[in-house]
Amino acid sequence: MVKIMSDLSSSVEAEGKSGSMAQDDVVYAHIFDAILERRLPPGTKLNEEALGDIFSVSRTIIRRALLRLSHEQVVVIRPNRGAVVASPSVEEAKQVFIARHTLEEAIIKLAVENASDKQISHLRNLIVAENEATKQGDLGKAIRLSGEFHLKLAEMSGNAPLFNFQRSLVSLSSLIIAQYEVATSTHCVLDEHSELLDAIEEKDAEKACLLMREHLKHIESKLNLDGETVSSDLHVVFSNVLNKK
Amino acid sequence: MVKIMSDLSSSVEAEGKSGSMAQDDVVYAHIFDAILERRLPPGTKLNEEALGDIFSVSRTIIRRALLRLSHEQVVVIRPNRGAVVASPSVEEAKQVFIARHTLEEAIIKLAVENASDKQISHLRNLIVAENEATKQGDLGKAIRLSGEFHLKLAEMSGNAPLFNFQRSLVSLSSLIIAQYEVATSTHCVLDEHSELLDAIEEKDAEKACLLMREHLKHIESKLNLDGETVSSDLHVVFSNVLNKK
DNA sequence: TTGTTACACAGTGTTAACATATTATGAGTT
DNA sequence: AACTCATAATATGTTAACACTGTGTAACAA
Repeated sequence: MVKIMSDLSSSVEAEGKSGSMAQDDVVYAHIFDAILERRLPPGTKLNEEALGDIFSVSRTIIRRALLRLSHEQVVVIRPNRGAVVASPSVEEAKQVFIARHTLEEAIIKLAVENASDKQISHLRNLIVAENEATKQGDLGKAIRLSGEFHLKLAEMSGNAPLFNFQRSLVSLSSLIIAQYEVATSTHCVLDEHSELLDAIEEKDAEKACLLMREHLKHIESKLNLDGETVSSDLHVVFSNVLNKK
Repeated sequence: MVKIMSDLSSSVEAEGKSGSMAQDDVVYAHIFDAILERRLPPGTKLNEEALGDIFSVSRTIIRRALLRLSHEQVVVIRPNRGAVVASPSVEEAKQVFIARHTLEEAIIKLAVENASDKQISHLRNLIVAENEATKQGDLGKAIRLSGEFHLKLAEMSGNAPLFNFQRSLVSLSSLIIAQYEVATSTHCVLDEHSELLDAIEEKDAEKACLLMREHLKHIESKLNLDGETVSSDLHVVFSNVLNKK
């Protein structure tokens, strides 16, 4: 077996397991999760000093975390003007989903070959957790756990580069969903994850690929990426006002 | 048209064009190119202070550049022990090429749709330059230019995420070639690039994909990824010892 | 000679202060 | 009242000094 993946869970909950998590990683994980759970919505300014106070570290540490997030395109650093949570344009959103179609399919095929029973049962637990989060109305957590599902899928592929790319894409997808999702009927997605996992367990690559394609299309179909493309930040922010009249 | 790609040419030569290239990017590009051209072979220690002296900047700038390189997996940062040029294991090398097969195919399909005449002629120039570098025996430059060809291909796809992933993969491939290539008969590759570009210009996606698959297989076949590893990586060198028990 | 331990050196990790750029404020003018 | 320009406040960019960790060397003991 291979032990390639960097052992940094995207969830902060798993923090103290090895005990020796660097300040860097803690800060990174906290901000990352906050973004994925939409506690830090797209466009939010990320003040270095404020974050430093919150985590009781110097700006240097914050800067490193922000730099890393910017490499994953989750945060945008504008020279001399600080960092903000990325707010992908419609065009970027479409590109992300095109890239995901490519990656996820490759990942599925590898995962079918390499998936261990332990990994599969872990994914089942994730689905349950996601299900509960949705029931409790914690949409932010549900989105993050859904992303984690896809990320663990990539880990099952056993391919480190694909895993890294998937992390970036999943993060961006969460941002995109946060910005562009219209309906909030996310329940169907859960079953899709379940069926997908079944297909993988049965080692039916073709079926799993098909389900994944449909799953992605389904997610994309719930986004408002076609209509009025004039969505700078303000249009998104005040979409409720516009809808009222 | 879209203007998504960050306008940082991987080649340092194009430096002063916009005039406002940050210190960061200059240092990054220089180290990056040096690694791709094998002036900094895998395993080389990258001393922060020494690099700072060379580029006349403080360690902070160097650290940022190294951090960025480590995010692209081209450099490995070991806590408290500094940064070294990555030396991919055989297993990692294989994974990189699997990932490349996936990405390149997707890129080709998009490039066939989106390629402009200007971009194609630019790629023709790259091929010529690569040809000359090979003739002059500058193997390092040839490898870098070859990588640039594949990267420009990704740029033609018009898909920013795929472009970013490709950069990481191309860099890693250069390292892998530096470590594992046995024969030095790289001439054939040039024709392959040429034929590939022809197929794209003719908008023959199927043919282009086929050529790309063969091209990658060809590159991989010249690597010594199966048998006796003559690597400086101790884990690789002594893998037989571990397997014995 | 071999193995151990203590010490010195070198290099990385972190912090805090300073320099510079951007943004906000407010007075003065039209 | 609206606009412009100067100035203050805020935040980021950069540097240099200090703290800490890891490595190498040399003295000492077996």
